[in-house]
Parts: sequence; structure tokens; C-alpha cells
Amino acid sequence: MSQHDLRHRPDLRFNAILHRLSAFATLSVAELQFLRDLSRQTRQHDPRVELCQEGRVPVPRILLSGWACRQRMLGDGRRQIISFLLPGDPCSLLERPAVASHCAVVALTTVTVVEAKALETALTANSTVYPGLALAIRLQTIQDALLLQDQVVRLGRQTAYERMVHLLLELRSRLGIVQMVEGNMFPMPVTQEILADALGLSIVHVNRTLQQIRRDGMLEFRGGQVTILDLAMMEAVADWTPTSLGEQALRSGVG
Amino acid sequence: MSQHDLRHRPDLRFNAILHRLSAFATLSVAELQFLRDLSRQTRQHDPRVELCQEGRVPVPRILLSGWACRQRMLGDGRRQIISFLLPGDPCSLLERPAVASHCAVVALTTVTVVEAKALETALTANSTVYPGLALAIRLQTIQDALLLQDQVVRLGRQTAYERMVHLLLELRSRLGIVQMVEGNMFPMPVTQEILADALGLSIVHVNRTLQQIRRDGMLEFRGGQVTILDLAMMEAVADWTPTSLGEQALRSGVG
DNA sequence: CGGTCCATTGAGCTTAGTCAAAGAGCGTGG
DNA sequence: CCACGCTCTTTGACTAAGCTCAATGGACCG
Repeated sequence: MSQHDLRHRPDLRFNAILHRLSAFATLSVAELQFLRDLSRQTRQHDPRVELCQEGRVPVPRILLSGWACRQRMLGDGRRQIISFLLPGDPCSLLERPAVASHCAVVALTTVTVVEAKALETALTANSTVYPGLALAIRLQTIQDALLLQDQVVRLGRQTAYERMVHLLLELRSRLGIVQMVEGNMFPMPVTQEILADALGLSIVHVNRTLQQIRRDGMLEFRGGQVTILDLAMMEAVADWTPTSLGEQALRSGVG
Repeated sequence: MSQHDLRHRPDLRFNAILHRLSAFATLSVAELQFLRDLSRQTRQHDPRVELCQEGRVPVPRILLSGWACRQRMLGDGRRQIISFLLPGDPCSLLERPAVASHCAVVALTTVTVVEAKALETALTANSTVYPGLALAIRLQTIQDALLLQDQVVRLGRQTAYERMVHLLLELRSRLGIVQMVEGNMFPMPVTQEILADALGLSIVHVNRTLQQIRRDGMLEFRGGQVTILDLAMMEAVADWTPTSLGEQALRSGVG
């Protein structure tokens, strides 16, 4: 299968960062050029590689392609995925060492990352040089906090079925920003074990829940691709609100 | 009973803000005076009052006494408490409207709050006037993010028993910063329903879990006061790490 | 004294977890 | 080309954590 071709064409990979950041602020020509220069130096990592180790001083990066996650391990091996990092997402960029080092960032698929040290120094040294980038990164951080609140609600007060649907809606929404949703399809390159660790469920239960959702005609899930069949039903099931992602709130909060 | 006397003596109430902020940064005499002036104007609210409504433009405040929480409601009435706000905690201070308006802030007890608009303007206008306060507030925000990660791990991967112990350790640790832990006792002025909504459990199960913890000799819980009896056992049960609160990480991240 | 709010208890049920085994898909090497 | 091993998905049977419903008891208050 070649469903990943699109995501691995270099120009479109770069688009992930571009789309993500320009979704949050209007970027000047100079800023776009800066990002372009930045993304010349990419590095690849295999699945399971720790991009940031828990307790280590973090290196600022931006994810170009592939999926990663922030995660925490309990003493006996239980894992909780705090959040997913999708193409275009910065990772420990302009974060205090304290926050970044508090949980590990791990590649879930093969990932391409950009070293963003230059961006970080440019922004901390003089915040007026790239005002658009500064704003975009700040809003990105806010988005992050909102998603974390959603995660808490999911884990605390939603059933397995609702959790799964809600997470899929979140991923669809976020992938849409970086143009990775085509029609009602989007890539989903993770195993059911990973979904289990994100949703606080067992692998077996994730499997059965997904089957139920498919049987109810809400979506298809084959070959690493999700196809939404009944968006309205999914939104009703998951108690989804458009502001759940914070897009509208973000825009209104800027002006 | 008069176990709340201490917390209602004005000078000690003020100490909450003082303790909280000076735990994160060394404050100058001018900064201390600024806080003192700020806390002249206090306002009281009853339990269940919404300090910030979901979707409204938030007013920057600091909690002087009493407990509050950030919460989100689902369409059918289910409630999830995102985080507890304790004395000394700022509430939508220097937060983007987007984040603050995404969930409601509700008083859990009678609360005294300080309007912190003046602090916010002072910090945004010129960040060099009160460098200590600016740093303290920034670190406070970081602390918040770390606690949210802890909450995700609790809800996602810990049992009811572990969750409860872990939350109690978190509260003890946070109350310690504002000098509200005396020996191994601290105030716990919330109902079991509130604990349930914070921990993603039912009221009944919270009740049984607390009983089990008491029976196991880890703590006592009477008259709105918790007494820790076996801290080591609690830390072992909850997989507690000293950096869980981020205190150490915070300090190391500053220098 | 009745009312209200909260804690507690019991019984039965449901959701989700565990254990174990069987397919399915894929890459590799013979 | 096929067999093997690996990883991931799927299924069944059973278990257990936690929920719901319903009732009781205790404390406080007007």
C-alpha cells in the first residue's frame, strides 16, 4: 500500500509546519523564509525512539512528519500517553525545562524532525523580529493546554466508546489544520496498544470498542486510514463542541 | 467546630499569596508591598458561585482563602473537575481568554478573592518593573501544566485507590507551600461528591475507597481535616515521585 | 421537630480488564 | 515461492473494578 506517499513528499512535509503556524497567525515573507531555512536540517528517528528523555534537558524541535507522543510511565510499567504530537507540532519549543523534562517524548512512527534551536533563540533574543512566529507559537501552547483539558474530561467522565469517538474527532480536527484530511479520510498510523495507552483502556477493549463504532456505521478503519461515515453522529456521541479544539476561541482571543 | 479559624485570620489569609509567589521567586520589598496593596480589595463568594463562566471573558483574580476548581460539564450533566484551586492560586491571571474561557471556575467553599487586574496590567505593560512577580507567575503557570499531566496519569492509569492517595499527596504538597499543613494534618473542606468529580469516580466508590485507605492505616479523615499516618506507604501506593509536583524541576529550571 | 445535606451501607449489575489462543499481514531468508 | 517469525488484530471465557439504585443514619439548622 502507498497511502503514505503524500506525507513523505518533502514539499508537503514542510507544509505541515507552515500550515500549523500560519493557522494561528499571519506570517510575513521573512518568517516563511526563516521556517524554510530551518527545515533544511531534518533528522529521522525510528518508532519507539525517545526524542526527549524524562528528566533530561530538552532540545527544541518541530515534528515534520510522523506521529509522536508525550508519555509518562508508572513504576510497574503502566504507560499513559498524555498527548499526541502530529506533523507540524513543536516539541519542547520555548518550554521551561521543568515542564518538558517532566514526561518523555517518544516517536510512535518513523518521524522526521527539525531542530528548532535557531527559532527558539530568535524568539527569546528579540521577540519583535518575528512577531507572527512568536504569536503562532504562543497560541500553539494555548492549544496544547486546551487539548490537555479535553483529555482529562475524556479520561475522567466518558465511557470507552465516547472516549474513542472524541479522540478521533480531535485527531481529525488537528490533522485538518495541516491539510492531512482528504474528504472524510485521514491517516491513523498507530496500533491499538497506543490508542489504549492514550485512552486509559486495555488493548482488548480498544479493539472491541472500535468494532462497535464501525458496526454502528460511524466510520471505517483499515490500512492505517480512518474514514468518517457519520460525522454528526460522532459529534453527538462524544459531546463534541466546535470550541473543543479551541479554534474559534483562539481566533476571538487574538483580536 | 472551629478548625477553620486559622485560615480566616486576615494576616494569614494574605500569607497564602505571599507564600505561594515567594516559593517560586525571591520578591523585592516593592513587590511585597504591591501584593499587600492588592490584597486590600477582597471579595467573598459562596460555594457553587461561578467565579469565571465558561465562554465569558475572564477577570484576573487570586484566591485568598477557600477552595475552588476548574471544571467542565458534559451535555448530560456529568462533571469533571480539571484541577483544584487552593489559597494563593491565581485564576485566569495572564491567561489568554481562549484558555480561561474554556472551562468554568467554581467556588467549592466560601472563598475570598483578590482582584488582580492591577497585577496583570503591571506585568504586561512593563515586565521589568516586577521581575520577581513576573517569574513567580510564569512558574506558577508551569506548575499548573505539570499538575494537569499528573491528573491525566491518575485518571488514565491508576486505580480508584491509587488515585485517591495520589490526589491527597498532591493536595498536601500544595498546601504545604502556603503553610497550611501543620505537622501531618491539613484542611480538606470538600465533600465526597467533589472528590468523585475530580477523580472520575462515583460518590459511593469514593466513600468506599476512603474507608479502605483509613482501614489500611494510611490516614484519618474527620471534620474536614486529613491526618497523614503513613506517608511512606502512601507514596509507595501512589507511585509518588518528589518531582511529581515539579518543585525540584522548577528550581533547577530557573538557574 | 422537620428539612436538608452529606456519609454510609447493601444488593445487584455493567463496564472494562485479564488470560489465552487463534488469525492476519508482512518482511526475510532459505 | 514458500516457510518462518514477528507484530498486530481478533475472539472467547472468565473476572473484577467500579457503577446504580435504594435505603438508612448523622449532623446541622431554622
